[in-house]
Amino acid sequence: MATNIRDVAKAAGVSVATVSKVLNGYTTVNQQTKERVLKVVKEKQFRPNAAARSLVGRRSMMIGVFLTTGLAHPFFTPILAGMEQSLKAKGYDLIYLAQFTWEKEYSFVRHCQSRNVEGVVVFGFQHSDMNFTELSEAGIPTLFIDLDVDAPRTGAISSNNTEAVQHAVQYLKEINHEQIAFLSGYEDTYVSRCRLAGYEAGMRLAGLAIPIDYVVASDFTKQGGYTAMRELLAHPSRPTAVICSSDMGAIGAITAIREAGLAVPEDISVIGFDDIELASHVHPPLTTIRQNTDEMGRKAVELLDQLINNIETASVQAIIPTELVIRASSAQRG
Amino acid sequence: MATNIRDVAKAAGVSVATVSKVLNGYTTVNQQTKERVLKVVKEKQFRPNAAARSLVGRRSMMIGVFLTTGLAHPFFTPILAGMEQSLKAKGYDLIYLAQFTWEKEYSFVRHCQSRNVEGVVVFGFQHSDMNFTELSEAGIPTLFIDLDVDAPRTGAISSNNTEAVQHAVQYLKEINHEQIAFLSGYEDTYVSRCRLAGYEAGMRLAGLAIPIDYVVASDFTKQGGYTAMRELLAHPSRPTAVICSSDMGAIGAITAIREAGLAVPEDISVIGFDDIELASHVHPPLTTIRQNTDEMGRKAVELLDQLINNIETASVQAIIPTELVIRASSAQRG
DNA sequence: TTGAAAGCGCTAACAC
DNA sequence: GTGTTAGCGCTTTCAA
Repeated sequence: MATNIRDVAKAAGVSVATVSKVLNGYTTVNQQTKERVLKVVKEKQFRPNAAARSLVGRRSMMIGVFLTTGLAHPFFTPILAGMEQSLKAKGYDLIYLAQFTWEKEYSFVRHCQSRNVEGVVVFGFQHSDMNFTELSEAGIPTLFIDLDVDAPRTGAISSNNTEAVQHAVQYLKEINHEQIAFLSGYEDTYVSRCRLAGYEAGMRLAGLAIPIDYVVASDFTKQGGYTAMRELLAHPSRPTAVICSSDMGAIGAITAIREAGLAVPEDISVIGFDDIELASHVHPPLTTIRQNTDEMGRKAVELLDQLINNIETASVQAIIPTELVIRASSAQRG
Repeated sequence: MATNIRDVAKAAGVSVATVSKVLNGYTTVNQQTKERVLKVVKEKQFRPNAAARSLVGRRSMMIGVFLTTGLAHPFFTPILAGMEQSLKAKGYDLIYLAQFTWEKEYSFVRHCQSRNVEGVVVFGFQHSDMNFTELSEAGIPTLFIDLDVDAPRTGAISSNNTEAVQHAVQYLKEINHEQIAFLSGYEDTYVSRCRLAGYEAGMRLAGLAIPIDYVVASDFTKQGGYTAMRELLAHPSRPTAVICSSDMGAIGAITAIREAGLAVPEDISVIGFDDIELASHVHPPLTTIRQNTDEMGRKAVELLDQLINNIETASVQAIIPTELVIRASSAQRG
């Protein structure tokens, strides 16, 4: 059996209350006593039982995560990894609520409550059947990544999607492209809307027209990019450059372009979004908009922690800068 | 405040003990009473407090995970995803012990104990400074992935690494290769040893000699594969095929081959290991040994669950079959 | 500055 | 079949 606070108290010749106070950083403990207790704690390698702590109504030091996309998503996983360091710094462990479902019965809110989760990070796509506000309504601080949910005591993190795409358009214009098309992501997704807005703004600023059907709705998958690109290839005025809402989409697009007997970037330049690991390894290496996943993860935990600790904090957000990484899938025109 | 068992008891007109019995599937409860209780439970969406449950010495329904490589490893993440379904089926949540360190002070064993984790899955590489047996010595059921740790009440899962590589050699022999080299992984790694053994056995069975320096020690990274391949390219009798211990290594090897003015697979065939997502997307698409990550994950939870529930179970293991996926980085010789 | 004791929500003896 | 109650390990009043 592992040692408990009573063992420590006994060994240190004090009461359990005193040990508890030392452990919780109360200043009303005599320096000598404190040292004696800490010595025993160290000797016995004592760690207070988390369940008991959490039961007595204090902190559980657990943050829940929920991914609408499953655990192995190529873009979200690095964010998870980015969370690691600030998790460590703040002392939280991460709990992946596998039982989490969006069904009404056995609701995820209840599940979070039963686990005494202090806060939740939700990664995801917008889906009409997911009631994202339930969590914050239940008083559980929630941080959304790539989601714009309007609720109090909530945080949000995303990249500067709009500016990023706008900047990509500008880059293409600078290397002489004028017929620039856009492969959009899931239409009802927050990031898709931002990226599309960035495309439109960028084209306007560059003084370029957007021909009808130059924006093709797609999803974030390779297959989706492939299908959308085929549509675009049939366009009467074929684009010389395409900006995609994801790297996977860009890879699909490149496949379609090749199949049509055209070359990337000679005939069509392709720009992706995310800079997932794959991006630099495909052929040609993808010019893409890199999201700073590490920073997103770190910031997510920080903001969530803020939400947890400052009751008065109404709502927080962060926009993380991106970076256009120029590789070989885009080239000067003419 | 969330409802507790007392509220439910009151609403159902029974005692808390009865509610508890219903919730825990005791059969000594009157059918009528049971239904009445369940109705209230459903109405109130009651979920028992996990901390209280775990405190009273019953189950915490939490499985800990520890990755020696960090959260975003391209091979381990899919295994994590594979765990998801059986986690759900068995009712466990997953806790990622971010506070986990291998330092003696504040030991990870203590951390697991303080969290009342029922079992732990360890993913990883062999490292001499990691005392993997501590967990099982402390009585915590532990399941190792890709690790061979000799300890009681422990489980192990890995692919059939030896046979897999042996099979790959045989395949190369069938397509006329005779000068087959091997890029090994970290030398002190269990899977590396297995794969190397498979190479040696395969060569022997194929009646092929292994020239000196045909086995190059490397790691599982792209850079490692690149460096090792450069050594191999300088070999007096240049190989016509190389089997690598990882896909990332294979990608690095291909880079080195190209830099030397040679082509894959025309001059040298390259085979990887893992079939990470990248493998099918690089150029040329990688012939590789696919590990069934999904099955590994599912099986991991199942075995761990077995370890947790059957005290008498001494030790369990599973070898998961692999599959040689033939793509374009390997070709018939001559 | 310290300690005694109540109680967090639950399970499991044990009594009825 | 059902209820009463002790107690899991901890924090936190409150009294000394």
